Amino acid sequence: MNTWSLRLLLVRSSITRGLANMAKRGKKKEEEAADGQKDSSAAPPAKKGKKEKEPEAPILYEDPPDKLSTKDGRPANMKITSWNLDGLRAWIKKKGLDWVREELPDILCLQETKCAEKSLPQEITSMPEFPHKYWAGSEGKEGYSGVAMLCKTKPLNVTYGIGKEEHDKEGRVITAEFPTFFLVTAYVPNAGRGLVRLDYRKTWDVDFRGYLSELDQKKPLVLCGDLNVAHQEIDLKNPKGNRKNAGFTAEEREGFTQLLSAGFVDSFRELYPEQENAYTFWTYMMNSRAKNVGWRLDYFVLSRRLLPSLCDSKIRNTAMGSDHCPITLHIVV
Amino acid sequence: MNTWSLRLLLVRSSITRGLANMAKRGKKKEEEAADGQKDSSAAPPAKKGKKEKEPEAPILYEDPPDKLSTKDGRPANMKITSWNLDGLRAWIKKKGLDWVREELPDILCLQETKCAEKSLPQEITSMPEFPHKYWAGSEGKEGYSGVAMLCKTKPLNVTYGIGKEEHDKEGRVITAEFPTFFLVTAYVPNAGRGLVRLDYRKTWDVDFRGYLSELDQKKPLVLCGDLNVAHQEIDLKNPKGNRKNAGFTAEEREGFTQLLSAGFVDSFRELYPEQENAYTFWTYMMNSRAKNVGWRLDYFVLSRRLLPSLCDSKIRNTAMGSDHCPITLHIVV
DNA sequence: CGTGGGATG
DNA sequence: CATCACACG
Repeated sequence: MNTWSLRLLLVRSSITRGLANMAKRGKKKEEEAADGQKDSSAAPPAKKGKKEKEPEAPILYEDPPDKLSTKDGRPANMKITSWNLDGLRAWIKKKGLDWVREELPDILCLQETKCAEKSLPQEITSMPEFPHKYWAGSEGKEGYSGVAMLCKTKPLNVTYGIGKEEHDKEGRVITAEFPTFFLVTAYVPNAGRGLVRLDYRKTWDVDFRGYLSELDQKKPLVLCGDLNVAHQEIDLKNPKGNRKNAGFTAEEREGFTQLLSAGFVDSFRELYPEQENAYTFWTYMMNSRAKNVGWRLDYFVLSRRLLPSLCDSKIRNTAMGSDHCPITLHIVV
Repeated sequence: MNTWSLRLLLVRSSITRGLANMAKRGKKKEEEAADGQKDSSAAPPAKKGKKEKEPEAPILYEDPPDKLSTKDGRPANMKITSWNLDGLRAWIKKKGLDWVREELPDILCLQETKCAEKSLPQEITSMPEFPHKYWAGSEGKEGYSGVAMLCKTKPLNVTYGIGKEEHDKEGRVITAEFPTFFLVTAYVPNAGRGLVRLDYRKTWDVDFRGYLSELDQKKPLVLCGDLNVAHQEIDLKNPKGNRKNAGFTAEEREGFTQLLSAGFVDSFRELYPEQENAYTFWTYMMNSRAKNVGWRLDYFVLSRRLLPSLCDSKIRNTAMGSDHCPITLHIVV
């Protein structure tokens, strides 16, 4: 969509204040605009004689009840939750930890903590539910990126990064080894506004896939986190408008396809192959979450041979505190 | 005070969270510390057997009722209010304009608007009480400095800056000519943490004094605004601790003395020569305003020959919305 | 402690 | 529309 067609759209649809402010700043609305559905809720009474698009009741997604056993009836013995927090400190102020204490997973994986280890709030560093805590922060830029893994039981071993200097300075990956599997949590690099970092992302995708394949040869693995890609059209509300935007370019989608080809499965899509409107991220802009104009960017990806052990892959889209919602995996390990 | 004695002080006095965060960042606490009175309000019950300094009831200042006539009985016909807003947009959100509509001065002078003219909220640009509005913003840095003058009646002429290139890029001075006087509003450059900008301030003081003296030869003038200096010990709570700090260095105080020597008077001090605890600024830190640990940095300075026309010089220290309070002048012009 | 911008998402 | 770091006060 070009600037002019957007401008028309704005004029025609009684823009929201947020969008108006964006427009004022001039650029970078094309990338976001595709996520916004025109919202006439703040519009004056529809003029008679003109076709006005209805406010349209949003199509929500209600995650079904957790299934706690495998197809062949074995009970789940491991519960893993993953959440991109968009800033751990703000998320704590918004009572994110209360939700965690309700969910009570065995392992909690966090992305975009945006917090140096020394600045972590005491509420989380002293959390007795998870005696074993692992933090990775961005080295250069404070308050950027950052992932964490919090565990009830101690892993056999924990490593940081993917073993390539060029990728390992931004606090994006933690790997924990458990007796029967590896758990990898990742915050995959965003391709950026205007796709300025798409090239880097492509090399990341190659190297990260290599890293996972190597691990997978030792033990099966579970990968979770914000993979910063919506794989197929079903995985975001507005595929048409986002083909040129970070998270839905052909390159990023192909990267995910290649990952699956290397012997992994997208657990949610495996269980719910036709499920539409199931998203884990909504831009804060344009009231997208209320309208469920979202993206599925957060995944549990499993070594294919773990599939018989999969019980359920959940999207906790009622949990608030970030622009992402948490996801939870039930599995037998 | 050096770092070590401060550290002791912190340990001994059950620091507040705010101060703790400051300490965490390492430096630049010495400059602020002199403004803080130790606050044990958040402290655990005082340990027996140790001398604990009492929380000490703050010594407040209640501004007396407005005197609306001169000594010789002429009624005031001009009311001018000056306020350092510390960010106009935040100040509007904090209902600063409601206070202005109550006060309803003939002229409203604002400092530290921190807002480019194009970003001004409509609430103030469309304010019918002041049909004549003048704005000066910082050229290079957005959201820095900036002054304004809002008038009920139109001035004969309005100028910006003090006529010296080097001083006139930061939106610090507006001068309005009225039939019988000049009104100058100023946001004088802060000498900065560690006095990094004290040298510049000294040249400013010289040049600004020159500018005012020239004006004063044409018509008497009223200067108002944040002059960023507490003149005498009586003009701040903690003179001892602030001798090396911006706003109370010998150089800045001498600059103000020289200004008065050039034929001007500090209207408030002229009327209330012995009044202690009368301040117009309190740092947001360390709960200083509640404890009235403040500075008098905002002034109405008059050409000496206007003194017979002076009615009152008020400090509106109950008005909230900034770290400065407004001041108001009643005069006959 | 609180305001602004700017980078990033 | 949010997060955070930074500059400035």
